[in-house]
Amino acid sequence: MPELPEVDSARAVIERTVLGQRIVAIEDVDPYVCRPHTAEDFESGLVGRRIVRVMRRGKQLWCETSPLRGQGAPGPHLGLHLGMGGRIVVTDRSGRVVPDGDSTHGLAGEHQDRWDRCTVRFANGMALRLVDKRRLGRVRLDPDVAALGPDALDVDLREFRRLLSRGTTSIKARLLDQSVLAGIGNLLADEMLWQSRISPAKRVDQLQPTEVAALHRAMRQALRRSIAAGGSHTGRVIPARHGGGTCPRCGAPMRHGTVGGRSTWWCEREQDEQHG
DNA sequence: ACTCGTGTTAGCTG
DNA sequence: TCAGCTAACACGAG
Repeated sequence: MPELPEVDSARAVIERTVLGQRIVAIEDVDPYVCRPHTAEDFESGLVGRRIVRVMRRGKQLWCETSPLRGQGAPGPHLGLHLGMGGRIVVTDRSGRVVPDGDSTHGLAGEHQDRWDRCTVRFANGMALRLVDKRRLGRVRLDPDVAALGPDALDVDLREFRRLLSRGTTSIKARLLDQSVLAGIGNLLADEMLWQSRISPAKRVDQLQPTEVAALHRAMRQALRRSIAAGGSHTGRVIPARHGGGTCPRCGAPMRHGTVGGRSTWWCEREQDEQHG
């Protein structure tokens, strides 16, 4: 599920529930998800500190922590990455899930802790959990945020042009390159390319200026809409991403293939591949 | 039994 | 060195 919109909503939940709370324990440390850190690393680095800020850049989320007892240097950043299927769940002191506003999977009831890969407990009894069946999510101290490109929501047309100006790779591969542009995932990329009627396989050096402008507009709109609607899966073309699917605009068959190493769907009529 | 996947990255090639 | 591509990662869902 997680692309920029899902991560943004996770950020909001953390901010609303445990901002300012003191960390009292770290539990359920899955060694694969949390590598290279150990439970002791988290314990000594975080316990006793408060969450003072919750930040996001692209799909990377992190919590900034206070000095100990208000004295000395700030603590490490607690980096959270949802991977392919992870989610953030906050539970209250009685173990019930705190609703996150728009999620349909956040069953407001007992929390099933079978898939918890890292749990942060707070003085007020709340717990922040990274829940991830697949274990492709990551929890790490002081994540290297500088390796990411600018957040997709912050990129204006001028910068967007610049990000697409180098190289010869396909536009879809470029949109998915987090070191260039942070936050666009597989579904958002298909959605914005469909909205702007551009072939996912078209090389970045073959894009016309008008196409780049249309794509930038589509990106901003797709991000805004999916954040408001509650996730990347709410895009208009997403329901057509299956065998036999047809374009929601023109009714032509949707085509499927691998572009930029990812499963890709596009309208065979409107997203023509004349210039590949 | 077998294939696929809303992400990242180590490793290879030109 | 860099741009670009592929395989691998883990494991549930269909």
